[in-house]
Amino acid sequence: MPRTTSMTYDPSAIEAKWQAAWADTELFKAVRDARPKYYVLEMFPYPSGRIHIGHVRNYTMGDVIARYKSSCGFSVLHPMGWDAFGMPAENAAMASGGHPKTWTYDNIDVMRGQMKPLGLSIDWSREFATCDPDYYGQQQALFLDMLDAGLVYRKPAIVNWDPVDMTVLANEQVIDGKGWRSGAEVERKELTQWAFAISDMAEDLLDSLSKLDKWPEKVRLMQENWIGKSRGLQMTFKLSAPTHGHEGIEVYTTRPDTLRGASFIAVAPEHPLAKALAEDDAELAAFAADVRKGGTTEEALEKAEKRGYDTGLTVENPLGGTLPVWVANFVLMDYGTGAIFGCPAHDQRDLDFAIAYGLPADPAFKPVDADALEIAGEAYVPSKTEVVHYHFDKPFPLKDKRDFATGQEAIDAAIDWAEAQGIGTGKTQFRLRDWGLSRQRYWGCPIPVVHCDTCGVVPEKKENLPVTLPDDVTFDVPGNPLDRHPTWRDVPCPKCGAAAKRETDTMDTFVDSSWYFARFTAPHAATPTDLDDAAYWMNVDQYIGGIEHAILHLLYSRFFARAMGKTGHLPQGTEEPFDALFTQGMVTHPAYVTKDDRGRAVYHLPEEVDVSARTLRASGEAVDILPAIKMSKSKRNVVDPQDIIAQYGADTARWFVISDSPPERDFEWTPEGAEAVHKHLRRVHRLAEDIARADRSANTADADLARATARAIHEVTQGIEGFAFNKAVAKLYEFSNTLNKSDAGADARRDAMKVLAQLMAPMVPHLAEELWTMMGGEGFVMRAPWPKADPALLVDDTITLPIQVNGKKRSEVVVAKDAAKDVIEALVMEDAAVQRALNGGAPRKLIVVPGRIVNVVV
RNA sequence: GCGGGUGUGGUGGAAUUGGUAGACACAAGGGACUUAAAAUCCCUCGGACUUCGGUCCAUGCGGGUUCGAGUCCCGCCACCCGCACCA
Repeated sequence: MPRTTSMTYDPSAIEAKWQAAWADTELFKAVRDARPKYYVLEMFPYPSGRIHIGHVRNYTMGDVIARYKSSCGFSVLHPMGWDAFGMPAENAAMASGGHPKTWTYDNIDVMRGQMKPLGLSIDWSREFATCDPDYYGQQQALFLDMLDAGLVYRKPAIVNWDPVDMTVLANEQVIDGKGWRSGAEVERKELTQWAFAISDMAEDLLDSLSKLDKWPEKVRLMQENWIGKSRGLQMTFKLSAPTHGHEGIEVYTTRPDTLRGASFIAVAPEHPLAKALAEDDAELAAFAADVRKGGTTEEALEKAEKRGYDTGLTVENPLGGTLPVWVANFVLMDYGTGAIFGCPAHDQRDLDFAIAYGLPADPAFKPVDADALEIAGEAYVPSKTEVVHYHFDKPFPLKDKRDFATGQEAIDAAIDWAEAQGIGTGKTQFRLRDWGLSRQRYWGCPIPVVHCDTCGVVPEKKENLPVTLPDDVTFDVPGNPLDRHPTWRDVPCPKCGAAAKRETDTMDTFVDSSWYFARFTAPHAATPTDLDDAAYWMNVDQYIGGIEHAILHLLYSRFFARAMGKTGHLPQGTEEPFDALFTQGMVTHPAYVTKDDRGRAVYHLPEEVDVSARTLRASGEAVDILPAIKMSKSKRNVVDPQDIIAQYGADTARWFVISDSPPERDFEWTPEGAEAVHKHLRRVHRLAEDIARADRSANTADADLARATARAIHEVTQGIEGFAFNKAVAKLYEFSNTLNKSDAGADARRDAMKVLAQLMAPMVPHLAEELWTMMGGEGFVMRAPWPKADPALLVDDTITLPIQVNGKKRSEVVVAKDAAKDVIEALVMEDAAVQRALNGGAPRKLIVVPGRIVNVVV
């Protein structure tokens, strides 16, 4: 390419130069000082192998905020770490015979090396990986304190069991109800597992959502529904004849107003009564075993065909008569009492069941305007706020002897009635279950307890932490290597010294990510946190991550912040650790797939595919191209940022990923977009060169440029503050176009370019430093105080009001900013388009909204 | 199945509390410069009709409220995210 100017935009030189300068001055080291602090955090990455554009977008957003806040005078903490435990490392070990530890740390090295050229303002001195013994040892200390505080306990839990490999499977490893390796039909199996008592805090976790006013409404709503508080009725149905030590069946219902329509009782297969009956009923035992087939996800359970087994037992209905007792696969032991009464008329699941087994469907209420309610294939389920007709063929105890009520009023009335009759009590119930944390896997944080035949479960002594993972393990057979590692597993009891066994389960990786934000405030402390550091840096002022974490990760972190407060690891006021939350959209890209000889999908990296020929480059095999979906390692539809940086530089990648789509929405990577961004940055660089060379004696001030500058400052600042980076970028395009066309004097254009450099600095920091220096700016642009817009320049003296006729724009009128209504009216009536529309008549109505619009109704 | 979200030109998107639909870009087409290409610069760019003044249609679909609806309400459709052992 011929050089048309003496200097050209050379990102590789510029970026290396400024990154070195930043590093030399430790510009991003977070320090406690007199400034107000600002803690910005992006959800830390899993070290899957290489960074992809999704990472670039996520960390660029955080970096924009971090650099902006720094320019605004805050002491900024912007750390980075690695969520490093998890299944993929073990899968890689199984596939290629390596070690999860080697695989993980190698990946971290690669990804750190890919991340640093992005020029993120990260304090790398705080970096850690959750698989560092230093980190997970502190996590074990936390666990012991939580155990001591009664926040962790053991309970039975249901897992996916592969009967061929004899191993527990993750939900992800269950495909269409079958184990991913063995292909065997998965069963649900009960194991004793460790659990965090998160449901004890359900009420607080729910109530405190209202304080999170800088969280997206949708996330709060999702958490609210997940916690699922409901007030219902708990009541006991007396068995017609007591059996197996059971006098009755306790049920819980959120719709006691439907009791009149009850036509059966159903209990979960794991219900104590069902288990007792199954002991001497082979047919029931076979049924229970059969419905155990399949995975544990709520989705699988909900979608499964409704199946039941008639026990032949009956219970007394307090409203008269009896109800049959069934064992049903759609009743969950985890929720309520593990037993329900079925009301087919007003619950679709109950109706499906009733139709399958010939049970009646009698309505408890009907629509206000209906004579009767006929139930065919669809249950009648109005919302609880809708008024319906309760008191029709049979009495219903509504207040004031009314006939009509909303569902909620009727529920309350039914609970009052049941309590008065002594047949049940009102009870608040949460959908939220305790958090089972045990995993039967190697690559996780060991649970620091020992099982002793005489002492029971004994916590490891704190001075023995960390309980480190052994390195000498193999993955050639299914199951947990810790389980078959005698020298690691067999230890003396910490209490009595007798031969005992370590807990071989490790912790859910969600535990690792539930407190890392607190560890970042003192990453080298000898205790999980340092209270002084935590008091200074907490809370996270701005947390940024994917919407896919809207429920579990965020809820678990909120729980951990409370638990750490209770165990003295966090100061007061950190119960809600994330002041503001932003959920960014995903980066999407087409996916490329072929089928293996068993018909299963095999995904391929974009660089392995000849897209135009739709074939694999290596083999020529035909490839299916799926439309753009979330970039993910499993789908291999990832773009390598390294290639982009090599071609265009980091600033181009950074600018592009936040430029077009709103940050909360998905973003599709396209090669053209990157090219166009690069051209623009080159244009700005060239413009700066022109200005730097311009004759400084020709020095005319320019009011238009000053106004444009003020508006740019105002709107870019608003865009960054409001997480509308795409709008801030659009404004920067506009401002640089204006500056490019401006014929103002050199000093005026130089001042404007300095402001442009400052406004661009959060997005394209390297180029901004370069522009700043070219314009004679002193020090780092990032250290220059954020520019302020002169308010006087933001308001215009005159405004253009659109004139509508019958709601459609027909003309416009220029008026003084504060013109009186009657002045505007007079001008409007003179307008040619208005006169044409009126055709000599008078308007039916004239609407003048000052400062906005005029509408003439004819 | 349940919970949450999204839908605007060929494309990504913009549009304070209901007030000019399409800012800013991408792609495309035309032109300038050049021996040529690249680069750069300029112009056009939702659709239909037009007497070139404009007129009508148009924000997933169908209704409604309003002087005025992309925005509010009701009913659909399509796609996406989550569903507790993927991270």
